[in-house]
Amino acid sequence: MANSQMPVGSDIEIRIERQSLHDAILSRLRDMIIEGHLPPGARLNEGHLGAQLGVSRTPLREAIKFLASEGLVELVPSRGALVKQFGAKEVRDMLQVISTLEQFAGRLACEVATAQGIAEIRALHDEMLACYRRGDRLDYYKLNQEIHTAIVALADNGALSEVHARLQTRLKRIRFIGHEGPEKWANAVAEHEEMILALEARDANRLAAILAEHLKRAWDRVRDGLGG
Amino acid sequence: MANSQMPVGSDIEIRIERQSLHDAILSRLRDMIIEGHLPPGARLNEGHLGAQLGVSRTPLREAIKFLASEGLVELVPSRGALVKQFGAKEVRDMLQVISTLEQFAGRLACEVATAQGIAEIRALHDEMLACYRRGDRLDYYKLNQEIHTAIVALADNGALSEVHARLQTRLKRIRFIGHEGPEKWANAVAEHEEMILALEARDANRLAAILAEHLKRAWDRVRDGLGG
DNA sequence: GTTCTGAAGGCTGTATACAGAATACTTGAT
DNA sequence: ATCAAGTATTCTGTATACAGCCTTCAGAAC
Repeated sequence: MANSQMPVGSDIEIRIERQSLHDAILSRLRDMIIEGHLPPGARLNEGHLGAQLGVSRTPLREAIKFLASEGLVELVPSRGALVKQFGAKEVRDMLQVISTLEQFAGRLACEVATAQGIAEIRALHDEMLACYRRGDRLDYYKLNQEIHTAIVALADNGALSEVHARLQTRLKRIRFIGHEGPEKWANAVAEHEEMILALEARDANRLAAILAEHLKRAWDRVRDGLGG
Repeated sequence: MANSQMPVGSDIEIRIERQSLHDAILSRLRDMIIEGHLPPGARLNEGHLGAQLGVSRTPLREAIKFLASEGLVELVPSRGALVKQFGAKEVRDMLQVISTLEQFAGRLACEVATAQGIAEIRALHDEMLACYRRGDRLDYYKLNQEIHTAIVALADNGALSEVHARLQTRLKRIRFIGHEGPEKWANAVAEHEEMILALEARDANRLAAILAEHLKRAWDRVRDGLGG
């Protein structure tokens, strides 16, 4: 029991070097949750996780507390932390709030965005289109999220970006699962195209309407995936 | 089946005492920050704070990490935690987001709220009026916040409530300072009255408009206080 | 007088140790 | 065979210990 000093195969210690250990553990845990390596409802065993990551329990526990405040993890007294699981209603709730936030962000963005900022989003969009054409779902999703995040960032409202990012993080795991068929995927891409056009025209009402519709369809897709 | 498991003594005392240390420290720190006992920009000395609260550094640090994720505290590598300070823009940003969220909540509430839920808000409002009449600013503010929180709760959207609460917590410290004159106070009370009426009539558009106006005036009051 | 350097002290970051609770397991009884 | 009770083990919660970094202050050089 006493000679388990050396942790085995911890790929984290190489990457840490610069980033504070706290942040490194945080990213790692987030990834593990999002990618489903730590499934919803799973218990986070501190000893086990610590050994796996090559860190002691102290900084690990601090990272877990951080994630708990972030809403990715649930703290149960005397029983540690569980990966939070979301039901259909909770997912719908989150998407509704995200939709509200993005509509607001879109309106603000049409007012205050710089031409360069809009151009950068167009660039992301083009990149995403390339992923779509070559059927690269993973990078497509990543860029999709980046675009939504970037639109929110254009609004130049720190609180808005932060709150949006928090909700989006929680949904990453869900959307990760959602695989829609080719025709729905094409629709989503078309919506994105309209979105960019509205932004470039700085048409706030149209952009807000498209964003609302886009998020509504996202919910439909997720709901189908959750069977309800 | 298990009477012998329940502690027989005063379970209230035990429960309060048994509130996990984590939560206890958390509440304590939040209060200290909100009430200005830990002023913005102040450094949180772990040894000192731990001694003051009568706990060791370990759970204290965990609570600090939690607050960091909550946005009340800022983590500086190798230098510990500072109480986050907000400039005028950041406050405006937060109020804009809160306004957006409350408008959405108001619309939802008009749809899904139960008559009982609305009645409870009316009760809170009456109580707040009593505070206003007797010039009890502290309890007035508390009930004011409670009413806004309750309206959001009526919308029955967990993510919405949570995000709203998070932003509201950060502003507590700011609003705590804001002391407006008698006429502005009277206006705020009048707005609240209209708000309740719109809710009781389930007039979503009117409620949203009033909430938007109410939050806009809140910003005006705060801005005056910050000299911007 | 000013500035650079170095040592000392304090504080944070991480690890380890210990105590209490929860869970799992074993054993005995019905 | 099933259930219950008691024990053993595992795991969390908290405290303490130690190492490294940051800050500060004193002293020397310019």
